[in-house]
Parts: sequence; structure tokens; C-alpha cells
Amino acid sequence: MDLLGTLNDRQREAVTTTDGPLLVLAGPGSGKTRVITHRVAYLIEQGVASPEKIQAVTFTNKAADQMRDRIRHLLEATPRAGAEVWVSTSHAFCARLLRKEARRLGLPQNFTIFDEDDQISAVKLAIAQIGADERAFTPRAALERISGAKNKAVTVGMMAAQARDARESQQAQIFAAYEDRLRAAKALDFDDLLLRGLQLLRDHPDVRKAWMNRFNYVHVDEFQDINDLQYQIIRLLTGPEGNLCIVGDEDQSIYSWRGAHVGHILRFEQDFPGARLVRLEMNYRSKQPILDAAGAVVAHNQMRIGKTLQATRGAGSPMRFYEAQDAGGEAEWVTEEIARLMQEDGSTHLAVFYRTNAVSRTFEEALRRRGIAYRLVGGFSFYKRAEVRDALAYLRVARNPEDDVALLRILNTPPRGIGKTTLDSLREMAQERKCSLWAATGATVESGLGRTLAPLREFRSLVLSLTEEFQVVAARGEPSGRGAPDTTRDTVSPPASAAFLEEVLRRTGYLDYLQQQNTGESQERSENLQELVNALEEAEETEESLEQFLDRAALVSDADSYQEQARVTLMTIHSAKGLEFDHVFLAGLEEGLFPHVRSLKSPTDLEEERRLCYVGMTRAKDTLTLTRAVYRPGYWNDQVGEPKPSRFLFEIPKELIETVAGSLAGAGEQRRYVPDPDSEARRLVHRYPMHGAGRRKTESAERTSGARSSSRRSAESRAGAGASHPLLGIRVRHKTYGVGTIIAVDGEEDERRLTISFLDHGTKKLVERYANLERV
DNA sequence: TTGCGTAATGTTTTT
DNA sequence: CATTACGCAA
Repeated sequence: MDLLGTLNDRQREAVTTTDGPLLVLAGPGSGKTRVITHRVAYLIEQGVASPEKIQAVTFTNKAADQMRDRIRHLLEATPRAGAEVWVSTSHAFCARLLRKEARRLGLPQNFTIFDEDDQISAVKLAIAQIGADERAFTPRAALERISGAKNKAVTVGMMAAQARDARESQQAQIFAAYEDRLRAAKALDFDDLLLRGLQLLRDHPDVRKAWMNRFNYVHVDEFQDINDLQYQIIRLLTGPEGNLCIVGDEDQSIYSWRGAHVGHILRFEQDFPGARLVRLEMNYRSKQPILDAAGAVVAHNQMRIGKTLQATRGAGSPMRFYEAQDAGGEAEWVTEEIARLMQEDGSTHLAVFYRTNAVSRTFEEALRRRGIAYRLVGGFSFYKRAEVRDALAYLRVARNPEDDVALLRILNTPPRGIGKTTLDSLREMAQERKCSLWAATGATVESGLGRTLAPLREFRSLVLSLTEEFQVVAARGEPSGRGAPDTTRDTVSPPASAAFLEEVLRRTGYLDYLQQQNTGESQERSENLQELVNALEEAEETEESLEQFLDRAALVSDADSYQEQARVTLMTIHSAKGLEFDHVFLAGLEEGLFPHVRSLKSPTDLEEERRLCYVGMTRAKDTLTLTRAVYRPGYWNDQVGEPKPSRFLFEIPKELIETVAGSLAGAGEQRRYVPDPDSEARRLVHRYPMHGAGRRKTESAERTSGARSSSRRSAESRAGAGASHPLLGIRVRHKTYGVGTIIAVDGEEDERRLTISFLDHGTKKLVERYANLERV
């Protein structure tokens, strides 16, 4: 394969500069991953280095997988070569390193890795253990301090020595107790992986030497998001020749809260004298207006090197802005747009980005109502919902009752008289005999001792019969030869595994349990379960077995499981890093949400939010749409005060963004809103009394298109500043713009200007005297 | 053991 | 505000 032919001059320069330190400053969409993959392939193809001598560090597992695939693809002639290159995150790399060298550090060779849940419970235990005032230390905050310390290589002893008051020394004690906990559990947390990895390389020169020689060429992607520990590890791995290639972009540094800082980029040329610098400023991804707007936003930052991106894909349509009354309205509008775009182009890829995971829920609901399949990265997807997981747990137990995790989940769900006491004794027995909970259940029932055994015995026979039945269903495998013609298929019993799930839900009493609760939520849960049954039916139509379905369902819960074939993707901006989509919706552009409340007070944090905005915007290839909701339920309403549009909206030059028809306000326009008097938002009225109590109903495009549940109520009362003005909400016709709604009135008499939201031409500000309007 | 009610508590981003 | 945690009564 011609490795260099497809590259531009700069990229080629980076790829062919094989020896010595190399710094590639690469803007979004400038092909930095391309540079790394091609460089690796080039090194191999030219015989400069053999595959196993090359290492590449990425930020996420997802990125690592992708990079490995691409390298393999570039080296198709020699298929094995790509696989032998070490591509991993620094955490994964350290884990691998530590597994091999555990003995040197006195670590158990089969240590486990604590995830965040484990960490939190360890901290809770630690706090309890030292008898600290439980209110003074929230587990989360304490963990943050611990993690912060570890990332600065601060030890327990150091923290204790540095403590200046009782509180700080208690914090150090918690840290100590936490470390004890981890040691007892033979566990390392995420930070330990790096810390211990660094320790290993730093304190054991022979080990360092071995690994340094192991790799001749080291590559680091997303260098701006590397923290001190990671940087030092990389330095230690780099041999005296300094064959280190780093690729980064200071404008995309969005992990300073995890200890990353741009300083490493700036320092690179000092640490590695003679480093070559290559800048990539050609953008192959986005249309020019998107780049200009993103650039304009980030230009408000003080701390940056600065660059201008040139779009190779040329001009495009300006960005769009839509302001909805509430989060539901925002999601519905976006969903309609998504539906439209998907219909226009059957292969287009779309994404909705937001600052916090909590925002995703509204979008999930809207998309599901509309019947649009989506993929949610991180957060709570459909498959993470309690009832869905319960149902899947039943299937898993039916397949294999030794699956402790699944068994634990359903043991007393729905409640069947197996409580804490019983569970504790089962656990104890399982631990003693080193057997599964299922085995312990069997032994307990057989022993025949104890009076509370009846529920357990019943549970056991239930599971036994389920496992038997599962065998039958699984044996059937694919749909057996259909004797009946297709016309009867609808009326014939549903496919076997779907039917099996339905039966499981019925026999275990799960459905009854939900139904007798008879609340809106239990209703919704039943519906989710029905949806699961449907999914199973569909799976069966594609000849997927129940086993395969279970495996697939398990994979879905993996946060790294972003798949390119998904047409619609929901994710936080953080996880969007490195990805690109044809159409991007950036939602929740509200002061307090994005930028987030917790960063409003610090200029440094604010700049990071701005970079985050930059990252989000530059993911878009063809169109970029920014949206916001005036009212969004959530705590920040209380803290931030009057809902205001995100400052980022004001930082985009007006000519680059146009307001969509039906939007309540224009981009970069700020209005005061009367909160919904009929809703729970009433309390806001006391807090922010509006001038004039008069409110009147206004129409909006959203409403005309049939406002649905979530936005109907609030649509009744939306109004702008000076809500008392009689002209507000009046529908008018304009000669060229068509029908619109008056949403704001400024000035008096002859100078009176009307802001009108037109159905097809967005929001315009017109002088009433000249506009020649006609009342509809 | 269950289930209800109230109280507390957390409210960013991720390996 | 929304979810969770916990304590108490049945």
C-alpha cells in the first residue's frame, strides 16, 4: 500500500521523520490519528523497526482498538504485523506491565482492578473505620482528594506530614485506611496503575532498561490530556535516542480535572532538545463556518498557542440555533430534525452531545417515542435499566445458575421472603466452601435445617425448572423449519425465546409484581420489558440465538462499545473526543449546565469548558446545531438563578449562526422568561418576579406541530420580556418571510421593532413601520 | 422480612 | 430536585 501518497506535505513530513523527538501540533480533523497510524506502518514497512518494537499510547480503549485496526489495515500484506504493535491506553499499558512485573513490587500477581463503585465503597468503609464525622467527609470528595494526591505522587505519609489542621490529618487517615482496604482486597485502583507503573520503572533500573529496550519507538496520541504520572512513565520508556512522537492540540485539553495539563506540550522541546515541530492546520472534516465558529469561541481563551484552521471541504451552511421552552421540547425538536435528516440520507451519521450524562434521559425518551434507534455511550442506557437487567439476569440464571452476580440480582426480586439474614448465611457458606451462591442455596435446602427455608426451597425449584426449560429453548436454536406459510406467522405463537422470556417474567411473578404496584413508573417498566421481548423477537427473526442475544446485551452495557454503524449516537462531549459525525447537535447550551456551575467561578475552569465546547463543535462534518432549553429541571436552576443562555452562544459571530423557525430566541439573544405558573416551576416566580403579571398564550412552531406531553403545559405560558405587551404571541404574515409569531417588542412608536419567529425563516427583527405586516 | 415513610445527600467530565 | 439511604412499624 502506498503509505505516503495519500498524505499532505505536513503529514508526510511527520510520518517520515522517524528518528528523534517529534511534536505534532494538530488541530481537530487534521488527521493526527492518520499520522500516527501511517507513521507506525511506515516504520514497519521501511524496516526501521519491527512491529513489537513500536508502542502507541491512546486515551481511550476505543481509540486504541481503532488505531490497531487501522494499522492492521495499512499493513494488509503482512497481517500479523499490525497486531504486534502495542497499542493501549496508559492505564492498560501499566496494567500489562504490572502483571508481568508484579513480583518486583511485591504485588500479588493476580491483583484486581477497582472500578469507581468499588472505590467509593472502599472510601465509605475507610471513613467509618477511622470514626470520622461522617458529615465532614463525603465519600466522593474524599476519593477526589485521594485520587488527586495519587496523581501528584503524594503518599499517605506525605499527606499526613503536610496536614495543617485536624481535618487534613483526618483526610490523611482516610487515605491510609483506604489503602489498607485495597491492599486487603489485593486491588489496585485506576490511579495505582499509573503510580505503581511509574514506581516500577523509576525504582528498578534493570526493569526500566528492559522495557526501554523493549520499545524503540513510542507514540502518544492526545498528548494534551496526559498527566504528570503518565508523562514521567513515557519519559522513562523513551530511550536515549529520544524516538518519541507526540501528537496533541492545546485547544482540546479537557481533562485538567484529572491532572492533565498543557504544560507538557510547552515543555516538550526543553525536555527533548532538538525536537522537530510539525503543525497540521488543514482540516479535512468540517465545513468552514463550523471551524470559524469553533475558532471564534476558543479565541476567547487567554491560555493558548493559537491557530487557524483551514477547511478543505469548503463552505457550508451556517450553524443553527434552537431555543425550546423546556428540556422535553428541546429533545422533541432535535428528534424531529434527526428523523428528517435520516430520511433525507439513509446512511448519514448523527450525534447528540451534552455536558452531563443526566441530560441524555430526555433525549432517550424522545427518540424511543419516535421509534428511532440510538446508541448511548456511557450513562444509563436501556439495557442498564433495573427491570431490563433483572429480566436479563433471569435469563442468565436460567442459562447458568452459577452466575453469582445474576443470581444475587434476582434472588429476592420480586420479594419472595429471602431477606438479609438468609442472604448473609448463603454468602457466608459460599465463602467458606468456596462455592457459588447457587451451590450454597442447594446445600442449605438439602440440609433441611432452619424454619425460614420454605421461600428458598421454592426459589430453588423455580430456577431448576427454568434451567430445564432453557435447555429446550436453546436446543431449538434457530427457528425450526416452518411448516406453515408466512401468512399465519403473526397469529402463531411468538418465537421461542421471546416466548420463553415472557413465561419467565410471568412465572417468576415479576410482571404481577410490577402490575400490582400500578404506578406510572411500574407501567413504564412493564413497557420496557415488553420492548425487551420485542427485541428478542426481532433477534430471532435474524436467526440470532438466545445465547447470542444475551452476549450482545452484555456488550451493550460496555461504555466503550461505541459502534460506528449506529446511526444516532448520544454521548457526553468528553466521550466524543476523537470522533466525527455528519450532523451534530450540541444540546443544553445554558449557563450553569454548559459551562457547568462548578466551573463558573474559576477562569481556568471556564477556559476548559470553552475548549470542551470547541471539541464538541469540531466533531461536525456537515451541519452543527446548538440547542438550549429555557427551563430545565435540575438543581442548577436553584444555584444559577435566572436561566440564561450559555455565554458561548454570544461568542459565535452572528453571521455564522442562524436561528431556526420556532426558536424562542435568537442565538446570542438574551431574554427574561416568565416561569411556568402551572408547573412546579412556580416557586421560581417568587424568586424572580417578572415585570407585569400578565401572561398570554403564544403559539410556536413546536405547538403547531402538535406539542406533546412534556412541552404542552409549559407552552401555554411561554412569554418574553415585557410579557404584558399585547402584541406578544400575535401571528402575522410577512410578504417574503411568511407566517410568524411575535415573540418580542422593543422600543416605542415609530421606532418599534418586533422580533418575529417565522416558521420557515427563523427569527427576524423588523421595524414595524416598514415591515408591512398583516395580522393572521 | 417487608415496605413504607422521611431524611439526607449529592448535583461534571473518565481511565 | 431526584434519587438514595435508612429507620421504623407491621
